[in-house]
Amino acid sequence: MVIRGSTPMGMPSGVPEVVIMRLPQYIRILSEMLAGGVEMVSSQQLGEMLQVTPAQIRKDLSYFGRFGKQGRGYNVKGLLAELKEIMGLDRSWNVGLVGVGRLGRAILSYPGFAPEGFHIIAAFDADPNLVGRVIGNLNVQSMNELDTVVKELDISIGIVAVPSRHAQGVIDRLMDCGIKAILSYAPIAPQGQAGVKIRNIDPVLSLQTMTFYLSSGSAED
Amino acid sequence: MVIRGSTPMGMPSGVPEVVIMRLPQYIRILSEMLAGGVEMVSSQQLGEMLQVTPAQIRKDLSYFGRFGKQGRGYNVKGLLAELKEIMGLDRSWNVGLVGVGRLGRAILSYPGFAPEGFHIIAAFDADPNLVGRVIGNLNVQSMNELDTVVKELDISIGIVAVPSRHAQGVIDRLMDCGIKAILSYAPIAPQGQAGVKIRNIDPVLSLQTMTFYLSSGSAED
DNA sequence: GCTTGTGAAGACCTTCACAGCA
DNA sequence: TGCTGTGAAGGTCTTCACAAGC
Repeated sequence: MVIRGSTPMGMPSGVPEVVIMRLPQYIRILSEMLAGGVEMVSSQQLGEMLQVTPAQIRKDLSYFGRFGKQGRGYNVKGLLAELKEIMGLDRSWNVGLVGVGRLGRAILSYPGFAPEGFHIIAAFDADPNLVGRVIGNLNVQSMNELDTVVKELDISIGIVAVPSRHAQGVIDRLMDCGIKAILSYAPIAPQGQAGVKIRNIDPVLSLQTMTFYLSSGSAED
Repeated sequence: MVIRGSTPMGMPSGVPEVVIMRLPQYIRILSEMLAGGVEMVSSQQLGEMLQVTPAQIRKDLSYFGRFGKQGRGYNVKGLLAELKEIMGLDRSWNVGLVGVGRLGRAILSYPGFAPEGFHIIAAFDADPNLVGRVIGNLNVQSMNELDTVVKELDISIGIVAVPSRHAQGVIDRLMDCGIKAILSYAPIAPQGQAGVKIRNIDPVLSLQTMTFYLSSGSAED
């Protein structure tokens, strides 16, 4: 159901989603290399670090341009900058969190988001006892204020940390506000609208996808 | 059914990994349906709930057997039982946690694992100040005891909740103990051995795979 | 009628292999 | 020499479409 064609702005699309899923991993490795003082890297070397074939890396990059030099490889700093720009990771993103229960608080206190440019700048909860309280430096707001706050603060990403039974409703509310990217921690199969990206964080599901290999005695990788 | 090489026990393997990734989702929906009193379900209905085509569901199931009845669909209870058995989810699994810092404690207090048969029965940490303390009903043990405890308690799954810089080392240690399934919360690209399944929980990476679509103005789903 | 199970077809993604260039 | 970028080939997964059967 993917519509291949041109995109409103001149950006190349029709890039396979699998490619988009890999680029952040390239970015991460390149960042580490840059920090380690590495200047040039070949697709061979990158591939070894990521358990990916060199051809795959070259092909992935070729969707966006020609970043390498024959015989030398890629300039780490340059490629990193290019990839960050392509992925929209050369800027900050404002994030809104829905649900400030135990999980929501853990998310608010997780120090890994901000350094990567993801700033949780608003928190919402349906529980009137929580609304108005300050949690993790944020004033918890009512769900009624969702639409207003999302627009006022230019929030473009939503994180859902509410009980499963409320998750789909919250996701619907977020989409109604024009949110196009949602990270859900609820163990459900979310129904999304076209043009909205939803990713799930679901440790149990992750475990459940491994037990097959444990019980089947399979020798597969 | 394509048999691509036999497995030590009679189990069919050569099942695409994508299929294995989807089955737990089918299981989840079927569980909900069973709880809701639904008796029969068609691939059409299942597909709507999961945003998957009916043909895909039928094909996925056909790797393992013929569970449906023409004209009627699948018996919810029966299919659920079959799928659980196939995936090794009709039993309990013992899990060991490495790292009892903030994240590790959050994992220990997460109530979602046990009901699905994943029991965290041992916790380890490299920090001598933590070893011997009781956290989440578990006596934190030294990394030196890893091998012994894994074997004694029949632990077959490891969860890694240590700082990134130690994650690969911990993963290596777990693999050395014979652990074949690892859930890592560290934001790294883990290097695994053949025959070992590793899944990552990485919210930042998940966010980073969505921003492309936010910034490109793409109309893709 | 309705729905499964499945070969065949098609779409998609990965890998190959080599021309081109530093 | 070494490595990229890329058409072409190959492989894998998805979808189609229909015979079979309730």
